[in-house]
Amino acid sequence: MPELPEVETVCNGLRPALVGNVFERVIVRRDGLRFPFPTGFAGRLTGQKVTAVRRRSKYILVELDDGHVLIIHLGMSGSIRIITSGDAQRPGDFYHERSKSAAHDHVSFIMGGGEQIIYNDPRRFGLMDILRREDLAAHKLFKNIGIEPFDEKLTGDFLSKHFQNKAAALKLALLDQGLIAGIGNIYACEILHQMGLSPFRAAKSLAGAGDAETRDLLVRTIRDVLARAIAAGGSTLRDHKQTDGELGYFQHNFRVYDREDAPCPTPGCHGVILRAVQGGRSTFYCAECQK
DNA sequence: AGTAGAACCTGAGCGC
DNA sequence: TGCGCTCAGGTTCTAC
Repeated sequence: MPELPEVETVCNGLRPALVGNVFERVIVRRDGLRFPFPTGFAGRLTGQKVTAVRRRSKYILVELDDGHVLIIHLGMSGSIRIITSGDAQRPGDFYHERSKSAAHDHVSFIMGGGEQIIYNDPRRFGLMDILRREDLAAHKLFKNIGIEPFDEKLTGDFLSKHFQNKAAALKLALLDQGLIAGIGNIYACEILHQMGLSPFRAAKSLAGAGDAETRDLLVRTIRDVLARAIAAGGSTLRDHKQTDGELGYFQHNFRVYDREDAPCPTPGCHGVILRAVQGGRSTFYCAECQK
């Protein structure tokens, strides 16, 4: 579940279970995900109190009492579900999932309040690490991450500066985490369709003085699409009482993503959603109304 | 300096 | 029922 809105939703769900709570027990069921877990991972968390849960780009940052930060990335297929003590069959029972996907429950965090936070990731493209808070910004995971979409410093002028001489396709520029952080393949497609901009046009085609209005609108559209997705709520945490997992609430709001051959939803447009490949990823778009 | 392609890994869906 | 193929919300490394 992993673009900015999903990660934000996960953070919102984690906060009440984590903040002010202590890691009572950490169960690690394999050596690592994309990377090995750091040495002594479980032991370094055990007994630590959580002071805050934040998001940077698509990373979840769990701040600890001792000045360290637990870093969690969901990769392509990671999800988190929270089991409160009321969900256990008997008081004190550890939740036991029988479904096939339980094989991918790689890490469980048992909190002092009885909550169980379960990290599931079939493809294991996710990662976890523990860093000192003051080392975060310079760390290789974060040093090349671009501006947050809701940072007020993201402006039309900012885009003008960074789109200058950028021959890359506009969609790939939106996907570039070093430029703007957190936009993934779904929302890049959605943003460009809502904007009526072709994903294939060069980013620099928007860098000119005459495109100032379009750039401002692009900034607003990026925020609008992401904010609406966040407001719609994530799936995993919200539905954690449903044993059959993700219901994919967002897909109902998709205009183009995974809608190849569907009629274009733009009012008055008679186009059809097409699929192309850019940077090895699927781009969904309407050739009629995206110019 | 950019960019295309592959790699990491598993599961779902489809055609045969 | 099963095989082989393609595709998947991310990131990073290699090769032109």
